[in-house]
Amino acid sequence: MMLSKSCIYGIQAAIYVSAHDSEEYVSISQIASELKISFHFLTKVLQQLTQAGLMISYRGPKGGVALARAAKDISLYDLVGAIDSTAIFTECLLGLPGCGVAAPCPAHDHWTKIRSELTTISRRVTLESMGKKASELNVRLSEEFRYAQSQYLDHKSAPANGHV
Amino acid sequence: MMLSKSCIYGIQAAIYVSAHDSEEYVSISQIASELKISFHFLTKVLQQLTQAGLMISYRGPKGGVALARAAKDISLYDLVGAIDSTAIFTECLLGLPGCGVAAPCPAHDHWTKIRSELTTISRRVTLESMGKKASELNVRLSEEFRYAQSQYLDHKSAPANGHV
DNA sequence: TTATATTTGGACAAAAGAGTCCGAAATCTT
DNA sequence: AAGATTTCGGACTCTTTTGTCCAAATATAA
Repeated sequence: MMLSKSCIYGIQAAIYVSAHDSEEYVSISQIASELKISFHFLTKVLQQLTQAGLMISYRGPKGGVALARAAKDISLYDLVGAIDSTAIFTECLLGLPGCGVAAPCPAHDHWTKIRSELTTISRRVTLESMGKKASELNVRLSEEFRYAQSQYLDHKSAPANGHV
Repeated sequence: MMLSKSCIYGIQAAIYVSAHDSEEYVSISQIASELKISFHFLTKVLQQLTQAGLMISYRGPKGGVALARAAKDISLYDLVGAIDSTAIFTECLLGLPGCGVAAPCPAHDHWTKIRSELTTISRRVTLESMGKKASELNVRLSEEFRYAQSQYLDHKSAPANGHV
């Protein structure tokens, strides 16, 4: 798998948060419920994002998480780096420890090219660009995702939210 | 990690085999010893490659494995597909099940581009091209790899090989 | 102050990946 | 035919990832 489950959950949650009013905290239980991710597991993933300084959290009623900076300033690269690691952007394909310019591994040249493109694009794709695409199309999230959303709204009616 | 350990071992072993005289089988214990991979583990990985039809195996003295077809006709794509899966070449970045043209996920466009490039290059890079690069440079394998090689030669002197 | 909501962080359980071991089957050599 | 070599395939262990649960800390509301 390209990215770990933790990482995918973290990205999805970050997109979800960025799509919300930045004036309020979004509770982790709400995110988990709508995205159909285990609440307790998501809790740990989001702790990684707050510890990495990408999100801020607030305890107690009306607490939750929020983006630490503007959505346009949080890239896919940041998220992946905070949860998995930046190894995917820097490591040799074959995992050979000494691989480099002096002693390139057999797939070195080709992989270097793909990797740098991967890095460039990951840095360019931000929560804002992903969120924008989402609201424009209104279908950006998979069937399952949307189903989860409707389920949630049925259950809980509009949650009373305060402000930061 | 981009590729599983099994996959990396399989690719390394395949490169090793392709660098040998195609008239003889290479024993798995020899490969494992030179590449410093657990023999028993490599055994299973290479079974996957033979079951996928990329290699052929032969039991008994002077047995081992050999490429099932010419090195130029076995690509990185084949190897990865046989051991990990082709999911990396086809799947959505965020792992959303319904992701596609009708309901693209937020990172869809960008990822599609990288993915198709990854696929193209993986199909184009073959055991031959990787092996060629290796013998040209004579440094293609990492320090560790070469160290393992010298260790092996010290220990065992030239192994007596028969022919297929 | 008391009750409630929410994140934090540690402990634990389950599943998957990585690695080890051993007996059986196939094949060569003597 | 007997013994040695080598792959095959199953069982097992160890580690990492994924997922669950609970008590403690923090904050709001009544």
